Amino acid sequence: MMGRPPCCEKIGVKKGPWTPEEDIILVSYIQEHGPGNWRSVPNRSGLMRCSKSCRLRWTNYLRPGIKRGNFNDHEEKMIIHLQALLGNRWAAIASYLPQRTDNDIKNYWNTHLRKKLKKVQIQTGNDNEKEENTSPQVKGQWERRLQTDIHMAKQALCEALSLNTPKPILLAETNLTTENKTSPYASNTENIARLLEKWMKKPENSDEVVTTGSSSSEGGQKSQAFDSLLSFNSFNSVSVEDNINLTMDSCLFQYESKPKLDSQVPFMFLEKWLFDDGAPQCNEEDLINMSMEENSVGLF
DNA sequence: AAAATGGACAACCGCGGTACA
DNA sequence: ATGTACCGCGGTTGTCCATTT
Repeated sequence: MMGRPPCCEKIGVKKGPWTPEEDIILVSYIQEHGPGNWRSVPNRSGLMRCSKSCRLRWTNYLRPGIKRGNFNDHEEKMIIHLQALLGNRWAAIASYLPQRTDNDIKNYWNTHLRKKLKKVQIQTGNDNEKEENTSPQVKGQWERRLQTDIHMAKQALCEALSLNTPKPILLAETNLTTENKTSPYASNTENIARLLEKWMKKPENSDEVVTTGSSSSEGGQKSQAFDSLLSFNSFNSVSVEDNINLTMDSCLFQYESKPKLDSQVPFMFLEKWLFDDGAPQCNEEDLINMSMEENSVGLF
């Protein structure tokens, strides 16, 4: 036989929202075996999910280091700025916001920021659809953009030739003083606890969600699960899950929260290139206008 | 009060690059 | 060298909930 063995049977694979029980199973499994090798996760953990779904659940919601909830002003500005620089490369943008997932940023952009920027666009009368590339301001921004692209290409070339290997500067990390002083990252304990709070609000829906799973009539088991989850949530008693997750937080995933930081182009560099050339003192409005321009131009 | 509509977000889908046998 | 599956990414869809009609 050529190639790899088949990943997972497509029959009986559950889809849709994850239940806390599934989350616990997945987290427990990863605590024991570590992340990765997703192909074997469904079979070995007993989850009726495809490997892809398990990986997605882990990377977007369960892994430690994820902050959820409202984006603060700084994060918002970062996203606007980075989107203008990088386009819809959400994974690249997320690498500058270590606590946020690309999916989260993408959703936030699509649901909040796009509209917000459009509003500002209308208010400032800077509507590109009407005055496409005609204003001197836009033209200047175009030039700046081109300049930036040239610089980026240069930088990439330098890095490829190992002439210059600057260390990434994480603005997000330098601004952590505003929140979570002791621990910049939310632990996966907290992530699951938060999910459970949500779950507790509408527990009656849980079984309906299960389409192909085997837990349609497991009231006793479920309530037991809830008991342990509650104690897990409250931190008042040391449950199995507590041990599992606290252990995970403390040792297993220190290295795992955001991969690929080493390979990215330093944000400060990009920022410097951009503003050094055309606009030495660029204010926030400039950034917003610039990002709007980027949206309509679609350079990337 | 009920139906319709829209917003927010979690999850899925499909694709391209890569690793493996 | 080649075929197959994995992985990561961005786009899209589905579902829940709040608001409006």
